[in-house]
Amino acid sequence: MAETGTPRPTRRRAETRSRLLRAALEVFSEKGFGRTTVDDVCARAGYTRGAFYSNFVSLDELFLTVWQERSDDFLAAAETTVEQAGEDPVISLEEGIDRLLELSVIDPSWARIEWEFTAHALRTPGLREVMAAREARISELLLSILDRALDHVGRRILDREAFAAALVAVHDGTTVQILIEPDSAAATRRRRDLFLAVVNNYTEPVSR
Amino acid sequence: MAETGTPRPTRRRAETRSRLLRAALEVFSEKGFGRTTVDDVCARAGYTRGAFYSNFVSLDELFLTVWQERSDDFLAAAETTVEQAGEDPVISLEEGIDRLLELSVIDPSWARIEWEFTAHALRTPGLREVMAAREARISELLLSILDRALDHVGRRILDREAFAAALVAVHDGTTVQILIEPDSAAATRRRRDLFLAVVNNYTEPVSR
DNA sequence: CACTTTCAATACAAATCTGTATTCGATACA
DNA sequence: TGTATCGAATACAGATTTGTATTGAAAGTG
Repeated sequence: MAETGTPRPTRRRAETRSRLLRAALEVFSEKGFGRTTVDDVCARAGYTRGAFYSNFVSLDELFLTVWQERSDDFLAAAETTVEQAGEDPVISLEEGIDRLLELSVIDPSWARIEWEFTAHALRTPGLREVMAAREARISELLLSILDRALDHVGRRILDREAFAAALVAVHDGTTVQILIEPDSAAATRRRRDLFLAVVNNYTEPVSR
Repeated sequence: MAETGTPRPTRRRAETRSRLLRAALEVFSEKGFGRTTVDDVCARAGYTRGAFYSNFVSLDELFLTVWQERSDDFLAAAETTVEQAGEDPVISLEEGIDRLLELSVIDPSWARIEWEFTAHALRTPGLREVMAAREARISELLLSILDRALDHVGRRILDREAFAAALVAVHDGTTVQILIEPDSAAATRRRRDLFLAVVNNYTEPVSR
């Protein structure tokens, strides 16, 4: 919950932290966030629990760290995708959506973990707010990227807040469906269509 | 997971089961599904663990029983709402959506529990399939109700499968947002708008 | 009322996880 | 290289949960 008092990032500490983070991701994937214990993570990383408590306050804090990294990576990838698309003058809306969706769908393992953590956060006092704040920040960044992306296809957003919220909702809702019904190409297709519908409804063509 | 061998529903057993179910709902609400123990439920209901194991195989089975009941209730309520609307000749699409949404939004406590159980089911082998099957059955029933509802407002569904999936996705996705950001009238309004957009995109007006 | 069946109560038998305090080898630095 | 700091390893001190087997009191039953 509370961040650690940011200990100095010495060489040794950085190594330990990064190993713990990687180990945690593995264990979360295998056992789920809720069933992962501090010791699981340490054992996987080759440390004892002492190392953990000397680097993180709790598994919650560790998760938030991982989440931060992943969000950054995703946004960076989205930005790159949009920039590349900018060089391609004849890109359709459908194609653009597909390209962006490819970036986020890939990891069902992580999707499950996020779902679990959300469930946890909804019951943990300070945590709900932290989640809300981070999601808001991510939405903001995403919107600025989408502005440019939509510009390529000649559209612009009507109500930014509403658009961002709708995208997140559709993203979350369809992700579970794909998790529940894996290997269903239909689910993936429907997801694409739903995103398309949302974009059409929350943006308008701009004449040039 | 596996249902109990359906013991004869004697008067005594029925009483015990129903008390356990009610107690479970309370405890799930307070502690969350994942952190509820068999003993919590029994203590709340005024029994010992023996009573539980003599009526259910596991908490999973108990949850599924509760879920079944709630789904039935929801669908029945939806049906009633639609029938009542049928007597009102001048109902708008917006109003119809609002009326139906009122039925499902009301219970954030249950929404959280469902979310938690879904997280659990996604990692529990046989359970994922059970969830998928039940959701499919619910979707089917819901569609038949929506057929009639849409008829009142002069529309009809284009692709039934896709429409049902989109509704469920939007329902799930917006529900979390409301949970994360409680007391946000904005979130509720946006939810309504998104549903409206989906209905408009997945149905078409029918001339009469 | 016997007499049978049912079912909740007990007894039984284990297996972990958390967080803090202390310690001593490993670094960093001058 | 000597010395101070840092940080991971240990030691410590508790608190619960699960599922099965057995059993005796309460319902059923005729």
